[in-house]
Amino acid sequence: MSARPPPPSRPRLALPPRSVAESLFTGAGDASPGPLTLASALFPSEPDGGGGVSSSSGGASGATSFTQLLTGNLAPPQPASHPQQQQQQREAERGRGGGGVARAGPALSVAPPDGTGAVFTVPPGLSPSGLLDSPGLFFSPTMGGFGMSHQQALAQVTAQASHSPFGMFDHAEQPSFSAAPTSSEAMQHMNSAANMAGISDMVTGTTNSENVAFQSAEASQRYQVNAPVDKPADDGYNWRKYGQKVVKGSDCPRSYYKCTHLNCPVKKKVEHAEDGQISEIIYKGKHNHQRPPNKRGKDGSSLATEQNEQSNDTVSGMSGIKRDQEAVYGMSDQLSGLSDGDDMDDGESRPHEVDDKESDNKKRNIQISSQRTSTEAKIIVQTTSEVDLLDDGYRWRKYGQKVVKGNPHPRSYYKCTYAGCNVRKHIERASSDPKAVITTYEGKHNHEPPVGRGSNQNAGNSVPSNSSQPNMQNSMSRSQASLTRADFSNINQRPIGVLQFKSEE
DNA sequence: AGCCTTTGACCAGCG
DNA sequence: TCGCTGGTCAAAGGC
Repeated sequence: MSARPPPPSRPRLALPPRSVAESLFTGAGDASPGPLTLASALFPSEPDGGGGVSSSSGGASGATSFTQLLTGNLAPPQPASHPQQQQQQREAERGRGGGGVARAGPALSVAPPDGTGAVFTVPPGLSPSGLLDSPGLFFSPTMGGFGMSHQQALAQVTAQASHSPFGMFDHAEQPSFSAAPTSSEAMQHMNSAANMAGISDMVTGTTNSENVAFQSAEASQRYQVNAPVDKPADDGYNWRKYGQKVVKGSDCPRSYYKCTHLNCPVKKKVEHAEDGQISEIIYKGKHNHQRPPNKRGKDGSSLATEQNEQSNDTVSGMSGIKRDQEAVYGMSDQLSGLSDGDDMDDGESRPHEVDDKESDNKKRNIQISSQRTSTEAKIIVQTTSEVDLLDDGYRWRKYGQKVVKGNPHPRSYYKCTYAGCNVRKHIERASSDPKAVITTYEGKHNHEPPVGRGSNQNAGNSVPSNSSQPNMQNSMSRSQASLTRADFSNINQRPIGVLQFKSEE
C-alpha cells in the first residue's frame, strides 16, 4: 500500500537524562552495542530549533569543529535551503510541536521535558543515518579526512560490535526516563566518542550535515530513536507486523506490530524517519506474559534486560516498553557516551592530527550505514579490495556467495572461523558503485581476535592494546589514540538514555 | 510447514 | 452523508 523506500533523511535521537543514563549503565550487559549503535550515538539527531544549538551546514561550516558543535559554540543554524535541510526542518517542526506523529491514548510520562534534556541533532550527513546511510556521506579524505582508514574504522566498528564495553547499552534496565540529561556531559562523551570515530573531522568536513544541535528533549512517552534499522529492535518479545501505513504529516510509513504471544494485546507502532530509521515507537497495552526465551543466539538480543523483564517490570507502568527502549536505543545508549566536562577537549584538538596518510593513499571512504540489532552493523567502505574488509582482526571463512536481485555484484558470506563463534558478516558491493562495499556484521564474537591479526594495520599505534577491543584500539589512528579503554569505560558510565517513547494503554 | 512481511482493501471515528 | 485519516484485516508471497 504505502510501502515505499523511505527517502534519506536524518534520524532523530534524543538524549536521555543523565541520571537515567547512569542507571542504564549500572547493569552492564554482556552484549555490545552495534557499530552502528556507536555511530548513531555519535550522531544522534533531533530536529529542533528551540533551545538547541545548531551548527551551520554546508562547507562553510567546515571551520566548525565537532567540539564546537558539541559545546554549542556554533553559529545559528542556517536556513535550510537544501532539500534535505528543508526536510530536516520539517522534521524538526514535527518533533518540536509533537505533530506528525499520532499521540493518541494516555501516554506514560517518562521523561518530563524540563528543558534540560539534551537532544543532539545532526543534519543529514552527520546523523547516524545520514552519516551512515546517506550515499553522499562517505568519509572522504577530501572532506576533511576521516582520520583513519576504512580498515581502521571497520575495525573500530567491529570491535565495538564485538567487545565494546558499552554492552550495557543493550541490556541495562532503564528504570525511568524522568531525569534530565546533563548536556555538558553528554556533549563531552559525545565528543569523546566522536574522537574515537574520527568524527570531528567528519563533522568539519561534511558539506551538508553541519547542522548539529542540542535540544531539549520532548516530554512525552514516545520514543524517538535513530535506530537505523529495517525493523524494530529486538526487545525480547516476538512481534508480527500486521500493517503499514503512511500517516498524515509524515512521509514515512508507520508500521504496526502485534505481540505474537497468544492473547497478548500488546501492539506497537513504529515510525520511520525518511531515511528508514526508526524514529519513534509507541507501545500500546501491556504484555500479559513473560518475555519469551532469550533469542540472543539468533539475533543478538540481550540477556541482562531479560532478567529484568522477567520480573514483570512495571516501572513507569511499562513492561515491554523498557525492553524496546533498551534494544531500540542501543544506539542512543552509545550516544550516551557523553562525558564530563573535563573531557570536553578530548577530541576537539584532534581533528587534523589524525594520520590520514592511509586514507589518502587508499582513497577510502567509510560509511556506517545501518544497524539492525545491537550486534549487527552495516558498514559501507569504499575500497577496491574485498580482502581489506576481511582483515579486521578476525579470521573469516567464506561460505557462500550470491548475486542478489538488482545488484550485478555478488554478495559474499563470511563466517568467523573461531570454534563456537557464530559471527558472520556479509560483504556486498553496491550496485551503484562497485567500489562501495557494504559489510554487515551479525552476531557477537565470543572470543578475542587471533593473535597477529588485526593489529598489522596500525603497527605503530601507541595505543595500549586492550584485549577486549583489540581491533578498535589497534586500528585507531594516533589522533584517536587518546581514546583508550578508559575513555570507553567513561562513556559506559555516562550513558545517555533513550529518546522518547510513548505508551498507550 | 510455519511464521513473517508486504500491501491493497476495508472499517471506524471524526469533522 | 461525505471525505479524510488512522488502524486493522487478510491474501499472497518469501524465508
